[in-house]
Amino acid sequence: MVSENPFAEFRLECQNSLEGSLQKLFSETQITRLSLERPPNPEFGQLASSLCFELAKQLNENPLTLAKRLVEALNKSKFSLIEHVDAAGGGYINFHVDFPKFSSITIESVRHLDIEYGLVKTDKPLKIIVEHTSANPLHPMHIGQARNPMLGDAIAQLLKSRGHNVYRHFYVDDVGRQSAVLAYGYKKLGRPKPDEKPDHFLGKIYTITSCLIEIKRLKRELERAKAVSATEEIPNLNKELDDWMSAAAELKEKHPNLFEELLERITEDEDPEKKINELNKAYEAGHERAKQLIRGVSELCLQGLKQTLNRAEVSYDSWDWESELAWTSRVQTVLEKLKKTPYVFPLGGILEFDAEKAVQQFDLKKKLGLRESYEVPSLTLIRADGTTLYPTRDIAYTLWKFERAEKVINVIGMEQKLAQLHLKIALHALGYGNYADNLIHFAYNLVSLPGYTMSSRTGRYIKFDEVMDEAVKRAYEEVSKRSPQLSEEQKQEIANFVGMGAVRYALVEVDPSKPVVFTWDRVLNFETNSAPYIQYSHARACSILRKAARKPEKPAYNLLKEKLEHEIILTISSFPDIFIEAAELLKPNLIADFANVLADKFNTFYNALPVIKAKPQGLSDARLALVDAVRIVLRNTLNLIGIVAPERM
RNA sequence: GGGCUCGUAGCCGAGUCUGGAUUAAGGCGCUGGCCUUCGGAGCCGGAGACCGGGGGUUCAAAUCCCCUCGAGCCCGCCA
Repeated sequence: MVSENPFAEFRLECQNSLEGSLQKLFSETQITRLSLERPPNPEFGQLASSLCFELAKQLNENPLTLAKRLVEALNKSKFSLIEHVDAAGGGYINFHVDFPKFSSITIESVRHLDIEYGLVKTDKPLKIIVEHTSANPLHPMHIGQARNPMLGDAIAQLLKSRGHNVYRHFYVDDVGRQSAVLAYGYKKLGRPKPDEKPDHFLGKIYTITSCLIEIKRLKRELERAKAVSATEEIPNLNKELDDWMSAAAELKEKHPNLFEELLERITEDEDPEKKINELNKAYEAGHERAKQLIRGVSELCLQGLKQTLNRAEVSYDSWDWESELAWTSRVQTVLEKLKKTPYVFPLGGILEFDAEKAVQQFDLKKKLGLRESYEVPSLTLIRADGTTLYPTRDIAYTLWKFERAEKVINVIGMEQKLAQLHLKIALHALGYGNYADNLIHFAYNLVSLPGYTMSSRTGRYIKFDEVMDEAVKRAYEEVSKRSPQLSEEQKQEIANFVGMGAVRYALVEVDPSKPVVFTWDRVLNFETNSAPYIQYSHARACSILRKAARKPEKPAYNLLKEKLEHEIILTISSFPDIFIEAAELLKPNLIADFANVLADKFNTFYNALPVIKAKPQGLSDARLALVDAVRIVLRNTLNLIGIVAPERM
């Protein structure tokens, strides 16, 4: 017998028999949901029900007595996977699995389904767009941003394995002031050819340019504030200026030549701000010269980003250029439609969207999880110079996405929560409430450096490339130490997947809602609870199978009597459940955690019990099959989170 | 000022959505063993938390509700 979800079979059987018993004795009571939990201790069986506590209250009786009566009334003739049931604790009903049978079904199922084991398909496959990464093509990706592709890729993989049609989209955000800033600085330098990885090269230009311009702007505003004696503004402006000044000092120190050159060239301009705005406007309007410049710079930077992502083995099905959205008048069309709604109004030359009004009109407060007292801020759609803003374009982009998918998942940091809220409200206002319902903001918390938040604008960040380099370097040192006999090529290969695996695991393992402080030893951990540990366990399993050099012909599963063996069997039998939960709730960290638990149990088993030399042969075969099953499950979990499952390392 | 998120041992962190069994995982670090026969990137053991604080709901609360403190983020004609 092969089951795609062995543990669910057991649970179902427990559920049905408990229900039967309940019907027989207390058909009149109203227990709506008889939940079964995993008891804290194997002595209490593999599933337990606490319904007698609730029942006891209703009937005003002792829970334990009720439990005993219910156990008594179970239809034992129908037991297949249940070995026995008892009442224990203060009134728990404990179900014990029939291990010989259950072991056999579990192990055989895993080995039979192999690469598909655990990946239970949904009965409602959807077309889903997962938009992730979408890093601005302005600078290299930093380690804070890297959490995004790691999570996004894992989510896409989970949903795909769940049977959905998944499309991974990268939104290239090349429209807007920031792109114009970079292009401006780049042009000022005479459009130089990069002498290093292009995103690294352009990142410096962007940071310095934007820093210089920001300082110039703030100085001017400060003067203006002083002139009109707007005293309350001055301290804030001063503080902001100080921040930028110290950022400038850091940049000057790090890149003295480039800094000086840009300073000189930018000072030439009377009003750089104005030039940047003009450039931005021209680009959005699709003027040829602006296109050549900005699109050129964006593409150059994107080349670098693609190299980084390739190396991390993250890939995409579509690269969506924001500029093309603007040029094909999609943005204009959406704007026209928005203007016709009662929520959009002009305000001193700009166009404003009254989100609060729309929320009230559609009665969305509760639906969107907002407090009644919370007033949604309004949103500016168009600047005074007629150019659009990012959220405006995002509305058009979202509509574009829903032409291609039924569900859209945006993997974006939680700091963009308000922006994503605005987006949803705008969809409602446009009459696309159903889109809003199928738009999911997968929010994750920030990655910071000890003491401060990473910022690409000020140049204070650690590059993702650096982290990968360092991880692979460290892995190489480890391999050389542990396996000096390997060839150079082999060492390199191992160092690569170990280092990359460690980085990926470190970023996927943590609950996305929790903030992460980046430290090197978080990523360079090669011990328990790391990708290398799991990879090693997988390699170990492979090694045993290799050494055995035989197929488990006659496994005697009834001989698997050790507690350790039972634990492993239970663990692998619950992988399908874990997978379903991870895919439905979008929690890739559950997979990482599960993989670590399994690896842990397997290593304990490995140390305690012989496999190949076990006697009799039937036991040896059964253990061999178990090892094979562990190997398969470990490999499947690693695949899900994008980590190589090596046969040797 | 308003809103969102996080707060579990020296450090990192699972569990919180879906409340359950006086043993609240696991890792690092500290510490005592195994010095390896299927690979030690390993295994076994010890010390260390009552879950930010305070109330409440419940037979049962780290988990739900209220209040409060601390940290981060957002509230821009930036993206």
